[in-house]
Parts: sequence; structure tokens; C-alpha cells
Amino acid sequence: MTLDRPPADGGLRDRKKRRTRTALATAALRLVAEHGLDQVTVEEISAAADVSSRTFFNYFPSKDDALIGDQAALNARFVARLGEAPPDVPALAAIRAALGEVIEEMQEDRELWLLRMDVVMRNPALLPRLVAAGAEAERSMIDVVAARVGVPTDHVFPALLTSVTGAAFRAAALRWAATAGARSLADLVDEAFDTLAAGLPNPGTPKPHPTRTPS
Amino acid sequence: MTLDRPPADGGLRDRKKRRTRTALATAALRLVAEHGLDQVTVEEISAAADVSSRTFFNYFPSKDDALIGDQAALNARFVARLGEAPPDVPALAAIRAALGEVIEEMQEDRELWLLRMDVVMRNPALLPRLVAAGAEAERSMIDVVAARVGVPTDHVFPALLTSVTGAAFRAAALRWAATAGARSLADLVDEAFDTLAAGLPNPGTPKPHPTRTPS
DNA sequence: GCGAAACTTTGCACAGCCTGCAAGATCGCC
DNA sequence: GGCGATCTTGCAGGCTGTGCAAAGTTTCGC
Repeated sequence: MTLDRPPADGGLRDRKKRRTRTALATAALRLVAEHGLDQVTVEEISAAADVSSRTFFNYFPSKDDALIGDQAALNARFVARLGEAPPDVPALAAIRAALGEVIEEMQEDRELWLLRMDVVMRNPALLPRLVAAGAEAERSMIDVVAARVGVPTDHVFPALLTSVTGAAFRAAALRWAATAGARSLADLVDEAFDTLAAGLPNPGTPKPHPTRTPS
Repeated sequence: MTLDRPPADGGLRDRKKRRTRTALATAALRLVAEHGLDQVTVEEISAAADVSSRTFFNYFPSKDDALIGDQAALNARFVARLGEAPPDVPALAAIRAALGEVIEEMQEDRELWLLRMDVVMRNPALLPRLVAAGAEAERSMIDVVAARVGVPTDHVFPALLTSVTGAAFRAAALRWAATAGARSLADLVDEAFDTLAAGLPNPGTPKPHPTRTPS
């Protein structure tokens, strides 16, 4: 009764599913990278993965989703990490720390993510989808942040912090892809968060002993 | 020869076009506010505005665009203002200042914008579209910012500042709508930008004489 | 006023996305 | 091998969005 379903990872069926899923995702990325988002149909992607187009929609609710990847899983893990962080560290730093795991994962699948980001940059219509994917996570994140800093959920701060850090992370990730991963993603995210923590000062004025105002 | 085309605003033809456009946009907002994004078809919107559904697409490239409104025009004006700002004021403050005009316009069409934001909040699929609408503006904005602060266009700072301030503004606008305009949009944007400038500190610790570290 | 030119609206056909539904194939387990 | 669960597929159909050409409306010159 309790062990109705298969081991969920060892079975042939599961391996097949996983293979089909990645086949569809990579075929989609490859084709779109080469021909552009609008020039590739679901039918072509499905053909490249050797399944029917109907099956495509059994795996992904839309063409875009196959390209974006399973953002939800990453987001869920991120929110979990954030919830675990000790409450005495400032929220901004806590978010940076919680992102660590996500970043690691992205670095592991480096090639995949670089291609994905490249596709997103070249097809701006996808950028919104990336935001959308994070939107649901933002909801739960807002709650976690609100609880952390001890303000009501409908306060401005949690929403602001959430959307701003999301934007910063995305900017870093795109920059990462733009430079083909020359600098590590972790570095770029660090830089972005440091700039945020410093209040987004003009980069022209780095740190000229701020106690003394310039004449 | 030089005056081939009509006055562009006094003509009957133009008034008609404008009327049709706003009729479509408001019908779309009203219907979607009431029934939800997926429950309203272009055909229904067109019927409510007394035109064919084909005509709808002569005015708006997609259903979403009718709801979002002409973000591009606002963006263009914003970027122009930003370009005019004196170069000695920090970029973050310059952006806040340049937003003033946009904010004013939104306050003038208060009802329209509150409804629009309400619709966006209730149909999260639209939020990405809002970002997308600003995406092109972000491109030019990045250039302007880069020129301002004197760094190359592909530096991290301009992209970061642009996307972060965009996120902050959006958060403020949504909050504005969530509270039905109780506080002025300008106030909310000010608060958000002040928080940004302060480095997003936890709101619990307002300003406890930061020179002395707590034991 | 009248006719030509410019523009707008509309219908039609069509491609593509996406969703139910039901039949058939495949897999897991006994 | 055989049963039940799961996965794939085809089919029908609705909706979005686009190109094209016909019909209607406005503008302009005369």
C-alpha cells in the first residue's frame, strides 16, 4: 500500500522520463539558439527529441518553459535556505548567503546555464518569463523576509528587498553569460550585492575616506 | 507638399482613432478586472468597443498590450529627462528626479493606473509584460547611465542600477495600487529610493548611532 | 461639391500555441 | 504471463496573432 509507486529514480520508466525531459529542453535551447525563438515551433522541437508534439506539452506547459528550465525547484530550495538562516544577520546578507546553493548548482551545469542565458539575452521576450518564474517564489520570499525583520507582510520593505535582490541577481547572471563565464557567477553576485549594500553609489567615487566631505 | 498629412490631432480621423484606442484599452481593463485574464477573449473586448477583432490587432499587437498601456511613451520621456539631468548629481538621485514626470502623469490618470495595477496584481502573468515593456527602455537607460558615471556600457553598474531601480519603482507602484492610492505614489517611490540609498538595511534598526558597534 | 488619394476597418484564410479526451503502448510488480 | 498504473499519441477544437485584399471613410486639391 505504502510502496505503490516505483523508486522514483532507479526505474527504467523514470530514467526514460528524465531523458525525454532533458532531450526536449536541450533540443529547444539548441534550436532556438540557432534560429531564434519565433522560427522554432513546438513541432520541430518535439521531432528533434523524437516525441509527438502532444507529448511536449505533457512535459512543459509552454514553449517558453522548456527554455527557462525548472526555476521553481531552484526557487523552493532558495526559500528554504533563507528560512534557515540565523535571524541576527541582516536580511540582505542572508539572501546573498541563501543564494549560494543556487549559484553552485548553476555553476555545476555551467554549459547549460550559459546557453540558457545566452538564449534569453538574444530573445528578450523570454526575460519576462524568467521574472514570472521567480514571481511565485517572491511571494513566499516576501513572507519569509517579513517574518525575519519583524514587520507585517504588507509592509513595503519585504517586497522591495525581494524584487530588488531578484533584479540584482538576474543582472549578475546575465552579465555572467555575456562574458561567457569569464568571472565566476559567485563573484559577480557578490559585487552586485556589495554595491546594493553600499547604496548604489556612483562607481566613480569608490571610497575616498567618506568622513571628510570633498571641498 | 510639406503639409500633406493632417494636423495629427485636430482631424476627425485622429479623434476617432484615439477614441477607439481608449475604448479598447478601457474595455479590456474593465472586462479583465471583472472576469480574469483567461476568461476574456479578444473578441469580447472588441465587441465591447464596437469594432471587429481584426481591428483590435491593428491597435495592439497582443491582448496583454491593451492592458499594459503605452509604456514605451512614458519610458521615452523618462530617458529624455534622465539625459538632461546635471551630471554632478549621483545617478541614483538623478533617476529618482527623472521619474518625477512619469509619476505626475500616473497620478493624473489616477483611476486608470490604479485599475491597471490592480489588474496586473490579480493576473501575475501580466507582471512580466510590464517588465518587458520597460526592457527596451532599459537598454537606452543603461547607455545614459554609463555615459553619466563615466564607465563603459558593458560595465556591471549601469545594468545593475537600471534593473534595480526599475524593480524598486515597480514595487512602489504595486504598493500604491494595493493600498488604493492611500499614500501618494511620489511618497512611496521616495521611500523606496531612500531605502535603496541607505543600502537596504533592516527596518528594525533605523539609525542607532552607527559609529558604535553593539556589544 | 466632387473625385482621387490616403487611410481605416473588416472578413477570410491560415499558422501556431495549448487543452481535453480517449485509445493504445509501455512499464512495474506479482 | 498478466494486471494495474503510467506514459504517449492522435484528434478535435478554441484562442492568439498575421497577411492579404475588398470595402468603407476621411482628407485634400480643384
